[in-house]
This record gives sequence, structure tokens and C-alpha cells, in this order.
Amino acid sequence: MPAAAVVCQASPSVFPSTTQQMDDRYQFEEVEREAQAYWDRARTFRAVEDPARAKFYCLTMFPYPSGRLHMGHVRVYTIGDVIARFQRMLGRNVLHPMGWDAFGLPAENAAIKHGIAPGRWTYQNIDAMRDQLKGLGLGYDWDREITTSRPDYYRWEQWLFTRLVKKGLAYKRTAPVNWCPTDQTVLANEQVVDGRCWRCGAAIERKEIAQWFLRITAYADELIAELERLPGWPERVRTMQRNWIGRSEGADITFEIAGRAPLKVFTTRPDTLMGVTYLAIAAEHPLALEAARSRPEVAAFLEKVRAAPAEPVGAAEKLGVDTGVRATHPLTGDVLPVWAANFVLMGYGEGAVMSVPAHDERDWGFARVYGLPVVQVIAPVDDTVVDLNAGAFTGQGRLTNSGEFSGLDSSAAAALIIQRLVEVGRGASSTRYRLHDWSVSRQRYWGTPVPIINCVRCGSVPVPDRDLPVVLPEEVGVHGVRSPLKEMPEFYRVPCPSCGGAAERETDTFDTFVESSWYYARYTSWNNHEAMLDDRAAYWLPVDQYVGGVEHAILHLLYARFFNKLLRDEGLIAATEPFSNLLVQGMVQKGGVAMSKSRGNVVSPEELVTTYGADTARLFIIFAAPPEQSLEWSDEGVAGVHRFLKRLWRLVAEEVHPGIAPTPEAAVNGVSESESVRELRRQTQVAISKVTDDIGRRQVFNTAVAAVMELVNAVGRVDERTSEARDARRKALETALLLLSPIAPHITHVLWKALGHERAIVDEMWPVVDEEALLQEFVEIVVQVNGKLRARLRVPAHADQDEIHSLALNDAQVMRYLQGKTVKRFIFVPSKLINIVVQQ
RNA sequence: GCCGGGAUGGCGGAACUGGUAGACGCGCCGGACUCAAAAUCCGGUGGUGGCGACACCGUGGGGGUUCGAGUCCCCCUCCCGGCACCA
Repeated sequence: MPAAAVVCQASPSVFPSTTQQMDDRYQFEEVEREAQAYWDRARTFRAVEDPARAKFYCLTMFPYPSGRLHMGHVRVYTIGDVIARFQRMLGRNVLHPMGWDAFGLPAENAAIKHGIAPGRWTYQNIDAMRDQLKGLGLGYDWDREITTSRPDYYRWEQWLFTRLVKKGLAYKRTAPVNWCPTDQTVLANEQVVDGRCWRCGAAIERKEIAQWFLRITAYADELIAELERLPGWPERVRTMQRNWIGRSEGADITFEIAGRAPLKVFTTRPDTLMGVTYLAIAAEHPLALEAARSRPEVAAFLEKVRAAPAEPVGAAEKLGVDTGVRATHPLTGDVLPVWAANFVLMGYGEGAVMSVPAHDERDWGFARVYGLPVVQVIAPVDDTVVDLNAGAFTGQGRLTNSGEFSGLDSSAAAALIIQRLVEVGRGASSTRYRLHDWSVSRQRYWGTPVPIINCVRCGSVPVPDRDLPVVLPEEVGVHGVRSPLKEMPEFYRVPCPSCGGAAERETDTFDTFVESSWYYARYTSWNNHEAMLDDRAAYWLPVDQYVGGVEHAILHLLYARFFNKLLRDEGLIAATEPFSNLLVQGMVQKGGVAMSKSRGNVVSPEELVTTYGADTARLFIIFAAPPEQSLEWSDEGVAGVHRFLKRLWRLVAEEVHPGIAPTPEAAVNGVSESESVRELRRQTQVAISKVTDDIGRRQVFNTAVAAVMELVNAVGRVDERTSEARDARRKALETALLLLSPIAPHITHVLWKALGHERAIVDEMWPVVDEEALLQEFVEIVVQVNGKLRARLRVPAHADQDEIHSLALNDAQVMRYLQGKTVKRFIFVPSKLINIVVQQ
């Protein structure tokens, strides 16, 4: 067993000149303090642009500074750190920054509750969380730290916004909005979940308010099309975005109404136009409101719909009323009734639909309830008879009962019908999106002020560049949900930049998703006070690896893609997409459910680090599950990886201070190494190969850890005292340290130094596989008879097929199964198996 | 309803391109050390049968393709996630 302490030769140029003692016990507090102090002092993770070197930009979704880290943070940041450190060792010039998504509602809520200014609360939290992140040994370039609530950050957001206003990509409009009565603010569609506020759960009301919008729909096509060119994104995220944007191709068709403006509808099935038997409009449709004035039953219906609870499911009963309005079919001239119906959404298309009950489930259901006619105009191509009493036929097919279009197939008919509509000026082909323009105004205090001044003479005037940033006053008291800005004339009473007359500044702030939409770019030019982005953006962007949670699959990731295109079109960056590769990490659970305060199953990262150290925390989180899967917390598992680190420590300690001197005779006498030593050398190479592939290509880090554990176990099994054995053991341990260093950086830092290395392990190159050492002298060949495993053969690696055939046929065990049977064929897989197929 | 993802020992998970199912870890069992315990170390550990060499069964269920299927194809069950009257 090793003695208590050993002297370690360390270079004073890199390590402290004080004599280092290697304790034979793993004291993680000291280890982690030492490693972190080294990285700080050496400025290890500072990123410097260098066009001569290949860059790697690794980014994890920055946190909201809630006060303390939870296990989900530990997981995502550890995953990002493993990737960044690995790429660094491969020789890439790595940028791995961190910052704070610092605006948002919780700060205001805390302010109301505890009487602390939101800014103060936020910055305290940031300080606490920064310490926690540092305690985890995450390798960030802290010089580039971004805090979105600081004027030097959001001023560029304001600057960009004023440009977007001038381009018409940002505009103000009075619109019905989702209003949260509890938070007293407008929510984007994406923030409404099942008719309720995503934050507080209050039922959403509809309200008419003047809002600023960003014209994301102008980029809808590109946002969809480019999803195809993001092979580094998980398919499910791309699918979610595709569905969210919801592109539909079809036609806009107008139905004339005597004495009124025509009714416009959108349909994806112009081929069914000849089967329209009525029109349906939303309860909020202007035509419905108008009809309600003269018809009490319509008014009563609208009232009923308005009062109905926002039903989350589409299974709600179909209700409607005949408005009495009559429309004219654009091609046949038939007179069609216009119904107001609860299933028609005002928010999509024109809020009106042409109803073809024979070929649309909803129209069919509605027609059933109100006894409206059902006319079949599409027949299945296979001539099956359609039973329209049982349901609608919604497939494509051949037109029937459609005048000049009868006999055509759906797609040809659609084209011809659109052509006819164009000829008579009653329609045109059209593409619609589920996606709406992004409402970015929030009636909240703690956010980026909208840089607009409202003047009665000049309208909404963007704040000129010279007056930017519009600084949010931070020393305020927040007493209720109403924004203090709205009671601060010193903030909002300003002269109009255009005419100089009295005007009022906007007191709304931006949705916090605006800040997180471009922070990834600002890290490249964080200290530029003259421009939003500079040349450095061209060097670093796009982000090579982005890591984050699936909860942002739609919102944040779609907005960031949108902003990337805005920045590109502003000439600020070249890349068309912000994130080349996206890793969506799974959640951390305990007892099969997500950790949450209400369930009482939360494991605190702080306690974990105090009890076992950051390396144990990181190692467990990496080892317990592949990054994309949910991770089941296990206290025993944590103890298990801690045990592994202790064993690793002990093995290195024994290596540094062996009890007995090696016996060099074997080498001197030219005797070859023992088989176990050769095997250890081979296993070392196997581990390099496996870990490199697992971290680099496959992005499954749990199996990489398993491979390192196997190697360390193998070291423990070779206890020969020859110098060859010592050499092989040392090489294996060094390799294990290198391979483990991205995951457990502190212990590997100290052990590497203990093994006598001058350069810090973080600055070492990733090991390269020695393909020759990987070769085996003997391989095991599995012998199957009719696909069933019957024997294992140990054969020289160079043995050819014939040799293996005869060895297999002469194997006693195999012969038992061949008795009295005829061999029909051999299947041979080199170095793997031989399958002898015999007649049954 | 539609679109994804999944189901493998007592548990977390391996098995990447169809080729030894269960790597690695946890737990459990046995042993060493100890007066004893903890810690640590060593060995074993899918199920059934057998003293044993071994044999049979086994990756949610049913079928298929193949010399060979956890992996591919068809059908079904259950679980998780997203969307959900989008015309």
C-alpha cells in the first residue's frame, strides 16, 4: 500500500512553487479549489479570435437568474462543458460563454413580495448563481458575460428595433390580444397554454390594445424551408416548428353578397368548390356582428359563444345560427346561406370558411346538426362507394357532380378551378400560415423599454440613435402589478424627436424572448460600444453546438432563427441559421417524475457539491443516462461514481509511490511482455477509440464514462511488478485521465500533475488511437450452428476462413450438433463469427 | 384524432451498419480485512432444469423476412412528449 504522502515534481512555471504533497486520500474540496484557481490564474477559457485556427462555438441556453441552480441547470451546463472541453483538447479555438436572461416577471413578483427593487434582486441572484456555476468547474470565458438587463446590452436591441420599424418589419397595430388579468399583460400565442397563462395559469381574456408586432410571417417560408437544411437538429424539434408555422397552400375565394362587401374565405381544397352548400363565419366576424344588430337570434348566439368557457378540445359541440345573409357561389351563382358557427376561428385565415360537408369532417358534423345539404363532388379513385351518412370523405379523388370539372383528379381540378376564379376575379391561389406576427409589447416594468416616442402630430417616432439607449430606471418601488413606468412622468414626458413638441414615450417593454433571441450573437462582440456586432461575429457564428431543454423547441428557437435572419438582412452577420447543431437534453427526475418543490423530490446541487464535490456531481449526471433521455436521480448511483473517483485516486497514488521497486529484468533480457500487459496496452487504445467516438460523433457520454471505468478496472487487475507492467499501467492511467478530463476536470487536473506532468491536462491534446496497438494477436470467433451459439474459438487474428472452418468443424462441442446432419453452407463474418448451416 | 419518441435483468442503462443480448454502474449474495462495524478489496449475480459438463427459455404481444432479428417489415397493446375545430 502507498505511503502517506509523496513528493511530486511539479514545474514552478505552471504550478505553484510550493512543494506539492499527494495525499493518498481523495480530498475533493482541495482538489477543486486548486483546479479552479489554476484555470482562473491561467485565464484558460478566455476565447481569442484567431483566423488561423478552426473555431468551435459551444453554447448552452443561458439561465434566468432565479436565485439558485437546480439539477436541470447542472445537467445542461455539464453537457455543454464536456463538449467544449473535448473540442478544446481536439485543438479547436473554443468559445464557451455564459450570461443571464435577466429581464422577466419573477423579479417584479419578488419586488412586490419582498419590497426589493427588481434590478437589485436580479443582480444579487446573478452573483449567487455565478458562484455556483464556478463551483461546478464550468469552463466559461467570463470576460464575455452578458446580462440582458444592462443598458449596454439592450441598447442594441433598441437600435435594431428602430431599424425594423423603418423597414416595416416592426409595426404597431390595435389588435385583439391575449390578456392575462393576473399579470396585467399581453401574452403571445405561444405563451397561452390551453387558454391559460403559461406563467400563472389564469384564464386568458381577449382585449383590444395597441401593440408592437414583429413581422415574423414575412420569414415564414424561409423558416420552414431551412428546417430541411438543419440535419444537426433533432427531427422532433424540426417537426414541432414545422407544425407551429403551419404552412397551408390553397386559395382565397370571394363570395359576393348583395348590398355588402363580399365574403372572403381561405380553403386548402379548392377542388371541392362545387360541393359548397353553405358558408360559415366566426362569431367575432364583422358580418356576424352586423347580422346580430337586426336578428335577435344571432345576437343571442354570439352572446352564448362569448360566454362559453374556452374549451381546450376540438370535441366541443358544434353550434351555429343562420345569419340570414345570403352569398353567391362564384362559379355556379347558387345562393348559399351564411351561418355563424362556434367552430370557425377568427384568428386563422379570414375567419370564414366555405363549407363542403361531403368532404370535411367539421362541415359534415355541422351540416348534420342543422340539416344542411350534403353534396358529393369527389369520388375515390378506386370507385368505392362513399356512405355520406356515416361521415365525410376527406381524401383526394376524382371530381364528380362538378360540371366542367367532373372527371378531373383533385390536383388538376384545383388548378383549373383557381384559374376560373382568377378569370372571373373571384379568387386566387394563396398560402396561409398558422404562425402569426409576434406581439412583443408587454405592459410590464422589468424589461427593455420600447424605443418609441408617441407624438400627436408625428405618430410613433423611433428614438434616434443619439438618444439610445432608452434606459430603464432601476431604483423604483414596485407595489402592484402595474408598471411603475406608467406613473413616472420624468420617464415618459419627452419632446418629440421629430417636431420637438410635447410627446410621450412608450411605457411598454419588450417580451423577454426578444433579448434571448440574439444573445448568442452578442457574445462575439460583447465589448463593442459602437456597434451591435462586428467582424468577430463572422468568425464565431454560427454556433456549432447549442444545448438546451425541449421546452424551448418552439418559442425561443424559432424566435432566435427569426432574429438571425433579421441580423443577416441588416448586414450584421453572414450565417443564415444561428445554430448548426442542437442537443436537446432530457429532464432530471426522481421517482419517475420531474423534480419540483411541490412534489418534495428536489435534490439540491449545492448540497451535492458540498458532500461529494463537483466532479462527482458532473460524473454522475453524465453517467446516469444519455444526454437526450430523462435522467433518473439515484443517491446510490452518486455514491457509486464517487467510489470510482476514489479508486482512480488511489491507483494514481500507488503509481506515484509504488511500495516495491520494479524489476526490470524482463526488458533487459529481451523477454516479451506478458499477455496481461499487452492486453492492458490494447485496452488503453480501445478506450481512446471508444471515448473519442462516443463524445465526438455519437454524443452519448454515459458509455464514454463506462469505457473509462473499464480501463481503470483493467489497470487494477494488472499487478505485475515488471517495468513493462508499470509502464503499461501508467500509460493506461494517463489515458484514463485525459479521456475523463472533460467530464471530471478537477480530479484529472490534480492527478495529471501528480503523475509529473508540467503542462496542465486542460491544455493537453486529446489522445490519438495507435491503430497498431489496437490489433489483437488472437481473436475470439463465435461458432453458431443454424444460428445458435455452440462454441467459441480462440484463433490467431490472421487465421483465414479455411483454417477457421476446419477448427470449427473439429471442435468437440460443435461436432455434437453436426452428427448425422449434412452441412449445407458456411456464413463467415471475419473476426466475429462463423455460422454452420446444416440440414434439419 | 394527428405527429414524434419509447418499452431490454431487481434498478439506471449497453448492444453504433442485422452477427456473442445484458457493457458500465447500482442493488443483492458470498468471501477477505476487523474483537466488531463502517470503509475498502476480491468473487458471483437474466430465468428455469441439472451434482455436473450442459440444455432449454428470454429484449411489451402476435406474425413475417433472413443462415442469423433487441435491431428490418406488417399488425396490436401500453407509456412519454408535442399539436389539437388551422378550413
